[in-house]
Amino acid sequence: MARMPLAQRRRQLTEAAIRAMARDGVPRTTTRSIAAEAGVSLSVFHYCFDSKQALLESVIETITEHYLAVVKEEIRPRATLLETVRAGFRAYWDHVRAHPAEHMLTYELTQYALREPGFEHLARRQHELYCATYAELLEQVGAGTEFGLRVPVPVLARYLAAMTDGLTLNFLVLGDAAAAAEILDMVAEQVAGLVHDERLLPSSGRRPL
Amino acid sequence: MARMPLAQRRRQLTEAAIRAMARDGVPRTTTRSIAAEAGVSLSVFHYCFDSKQALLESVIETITEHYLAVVKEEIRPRATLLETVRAGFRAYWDHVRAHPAEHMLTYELTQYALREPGFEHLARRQHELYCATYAELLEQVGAGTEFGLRVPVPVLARYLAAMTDGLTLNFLVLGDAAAAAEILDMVAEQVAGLVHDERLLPSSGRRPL
DNA sequence: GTCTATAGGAAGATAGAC
DNA sequence: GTCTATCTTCCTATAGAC
Repeated sequence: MARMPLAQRRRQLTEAAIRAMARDGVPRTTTRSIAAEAGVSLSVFHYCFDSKQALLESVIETITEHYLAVVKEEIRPRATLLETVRAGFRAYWDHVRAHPAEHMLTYELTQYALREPGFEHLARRQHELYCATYAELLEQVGAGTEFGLRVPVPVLARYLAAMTDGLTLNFLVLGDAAAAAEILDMVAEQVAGLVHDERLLPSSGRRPL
Repeated sequence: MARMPLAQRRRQLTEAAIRAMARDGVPRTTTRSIAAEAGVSLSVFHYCFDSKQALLESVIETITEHYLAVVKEEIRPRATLLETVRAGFRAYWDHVRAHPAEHMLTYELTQYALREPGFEHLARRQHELYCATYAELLEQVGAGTEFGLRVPVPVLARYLAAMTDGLTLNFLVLGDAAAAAEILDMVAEQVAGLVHDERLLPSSGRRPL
């Protein structure tokens, strides 16, 4: 086999592991199957990673970064808050529909991390980053169209992170992406309704932005 | 060891399995550890269940039923819709705080079921029951204080199921039950705000019920 | 129904040649 | 750095006596 520097092999094995685990699930993915997916022998695996745990650490970090990069890239401020939130949800949801197995994998990895002694911090970091990303996006949106929120940004961010997470899992179990998208639209309206600016809240009550 | 009819032994093993899996996690729970937890030998296990899969089927069904029974029992209609929803969330959340390991286990079992060929229907059934239970509760609440909702009951029910699921997972990862409870209060207000009855929606916009 | 003992397989990790 | 071969451990499941 072609020789390769250590760092590159590690990346190759990490990505092969992500593919294998997304396809077969975490429990069924063995060091052997990962090595096979990467096209190398088992001992190359152990040359690059001291243990399966060490590889999984790399997998969790890589997939979390990758996931956040996708979300951040897709979201830009629009004309109104409602449109911005809606567009953000749509972009996220398109990604879920296009890559269900990858999202499934993130749940499996979260649980692996929570159960594996010494790995809890990875699961925490993963979810803290979700919250932080939503908070960042909320700030961004707020920066353009000065507005006040009825609830603190961190609270709303955590709500959005948890809600999308739950809805994604719900979809992975039940299917029916359209129904889930409908729910996201409903939530988008609710979130837009949290805006405090009285000029934008006519007494009719609804459809403020 | 004391002799015991088959059905009873099965229950005993199922409950021992739930304890062991809540404590150690699904992947680490072996037929041996389950038999030990139940205080019987390994071959008694295989006398009662053809395979580990067969036991897991029993576990999933049992824990789902148990979980729904708890939720249903705790929820009664109150004076206003807001209070009813809030009290329901509080009861649910108290259960999560008191039994985090059990809730964790439900997530693990969902994923096990999704990954195990032929077990997908168990995961689906689990989540369908969650939705159905919320729908039932919404109908109950609606029966007392005639009201109209801005969104169809099934949509709202699925939203609530997904949202509480996501928030629970979020709490299991990040901790800080108080922050999550705050979010639930916020959502309760939002849900109460979905009531259509104009008499209850003064032009001030908020705090309608 | 319950037991002890073991079959049979697959996993993670290592040894040592190249 | 990469290979083949192997060690060690632990699992599910079965056999057969009581």
